[in-house]
Amino acid sequence: MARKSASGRIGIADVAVKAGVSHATVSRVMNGNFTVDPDIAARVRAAAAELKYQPNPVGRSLALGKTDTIGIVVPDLANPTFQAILRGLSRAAAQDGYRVLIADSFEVSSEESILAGEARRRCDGLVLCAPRMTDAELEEIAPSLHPLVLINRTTTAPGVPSLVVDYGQGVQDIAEHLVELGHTRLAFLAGPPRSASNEMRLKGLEIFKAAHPEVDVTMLEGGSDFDTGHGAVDAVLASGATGILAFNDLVAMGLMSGLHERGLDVPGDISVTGFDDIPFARYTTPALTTGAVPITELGEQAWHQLRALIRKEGNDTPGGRYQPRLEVRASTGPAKAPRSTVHG
Amino acid sequence: MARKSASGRIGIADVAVKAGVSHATVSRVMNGNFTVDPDIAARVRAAAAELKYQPNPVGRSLALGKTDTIGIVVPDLANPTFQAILRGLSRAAAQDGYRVLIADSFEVSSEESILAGEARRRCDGLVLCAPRMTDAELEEIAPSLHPLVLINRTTTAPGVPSLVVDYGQGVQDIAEHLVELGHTRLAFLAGPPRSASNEMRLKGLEIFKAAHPEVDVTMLEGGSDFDTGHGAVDAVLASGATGILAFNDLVAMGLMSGLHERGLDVPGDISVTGFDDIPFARYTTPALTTGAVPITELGEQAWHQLRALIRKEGNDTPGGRYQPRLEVRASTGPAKAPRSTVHG
DNA sequence: ATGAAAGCGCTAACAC
DNA sequence: GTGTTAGCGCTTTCAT
Repeated sequence: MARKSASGRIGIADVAVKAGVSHATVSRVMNGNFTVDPDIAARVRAAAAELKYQPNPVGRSLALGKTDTIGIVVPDLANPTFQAILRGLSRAAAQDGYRVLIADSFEVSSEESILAGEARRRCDGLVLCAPRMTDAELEEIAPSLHPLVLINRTTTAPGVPSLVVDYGQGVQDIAEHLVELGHTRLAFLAGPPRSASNEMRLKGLEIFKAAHPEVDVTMLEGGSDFDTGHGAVDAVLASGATGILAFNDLVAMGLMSGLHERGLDVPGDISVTGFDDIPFARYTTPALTTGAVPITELGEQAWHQLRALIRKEGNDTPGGRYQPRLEVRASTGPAKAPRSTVHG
Repeated sequence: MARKSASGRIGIADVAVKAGVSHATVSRVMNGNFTVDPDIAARVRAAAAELKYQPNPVGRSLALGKTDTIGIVVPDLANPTFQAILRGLSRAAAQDGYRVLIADSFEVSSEESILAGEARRRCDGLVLCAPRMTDAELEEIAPSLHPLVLINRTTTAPGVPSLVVDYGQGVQDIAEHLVELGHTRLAFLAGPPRSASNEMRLKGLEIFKAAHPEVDVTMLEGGSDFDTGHGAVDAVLASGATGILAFNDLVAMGLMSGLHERGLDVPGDISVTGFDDIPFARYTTPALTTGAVPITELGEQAWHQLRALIRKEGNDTPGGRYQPRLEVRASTGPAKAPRSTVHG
């Protein structure tokens, strides 16, 4: 039987004893240090193989001061956007031998900064998606989280790259698209009240409104999921708008579903747009016009930025900005006369 | 300035110095050991707060022999099924103070066992979703992965709970549903060739065929994603079947999309069924008839099983079996005469 | 009640 | 080239 050290698992000491050498030599062999005599190295490898020895990463981490793990804080793992970021991040990091640890804050913004700190301490770096955290809080914790990469947020803390999607421009592009189709009454089905990316959309809409004083833009309260959209049908109809900009694809899908149940035709009666271009957006009926964001790529870039920081390379690429691409599909069409004037 | 130990980060030693006590006392205070004099404890807490000291989890893990982290191996993070398992697992584990580390094998089955081992060593336990791994390989590595919970696989290794969805029964239920609608020519659009859950479906279909010799069941090669379904239109039409059981919802959605492009009506011309009941299944047009699997709950259960193992509780609940629930929606309808006989 | 010291499993100076 | 030794940051006996 393989003898084992106190803990019950096979450790470097067991291999050392079996091979008749010191721990240090075993360590050297396991790490490919070539200053070891080939014969001895072979003996060590044989012993390690026989005992099925695998170095304990925790001991290794403590000694090396690195864990080969990065963390990601997301507000909601059920959201396709964060799933995509995670996927891109995980894939890219894996290629460099890093794993990713998940911290889901479940939309509880008060948890975000605690979770971030905890995750960071277990890892070599952190990707933070914290749309609800206040700017003040972000400023405060950012320095302690370094190496840190921010998604859709910015901070004045130095050396913290931000990957941000230009939701403001994206929303403007979508609004312009609707105007070109002849819509003069639009409505924005907003996202969660304190969401940073919602703020960006709002700012974009202000610019749009200034440029198009002839267009009526109604602001509607909302959220970020399917049910929000589904439940907003009444408010949308009451607004009299014919072109609806939903906060994101999920909301747009919910809205389309609700409109359909009411017997309304999209885009015949009302045009609906989403945002993100999640994988299913092209398969809805009608296919959803949306602002496409290369979100998986964003996750991949997040890793590249973080890697540069971890390697202490001069992070001469302090973040990046992503322009959404207007993806015109079937959920938008020419405006018909506003309903409120149909019988006027 | 807060003085710091060699590493640059604030450690227990710094707090000890500042509070004028030993490391041991600081450790006791941080861990809520009440044998410490209240005054001293207060002094330590003050010092810790002032230095913003946070214990290093790696050091802690090494000393305690636990990481408060569990791992999950998934074949593809882009698959909604695994996303849902991850979500359920992550949420449940978080409630007990555990985090989850992801290992995505990207459908490379040869990687699965290596990844599993690596992930396991960094964690206190592992949830393994390895549909492509051979039984032999699974048998071999399972013991070394303990505490381990298996998803949709079983092993003879003792103390390894399996959470398995009864795909066989589910497929039979779906087939029966189609038969009741009058379909006599069915086709199964299979999953990946070496997939364990595909095998289960196949076995279920064998039972069905034995019970319904009058029904013609064609087997079609396939895969597990949207494109597979989309690309299978020709094969499906060639089969002459009027009731199609797709491997899963994604495949079904791709198939529906492809049929729609060909001008075929679902369910008018062909009935299509999926499997899993992913979040979007109810929002397709037509809404998808499917075998609903409580997949998030499965992730949650995976944690409960794993927790019992980690706590070394008598794991008297060695796994569980989940019965899919037939969810009849709009993508299935009465059969019309087989196309091949329409002009016969 | 508290400190000194050992030990978790490993790597890396340093000495031979 | 290889063994000895000293950490990495923490918890936990064991003395006191």
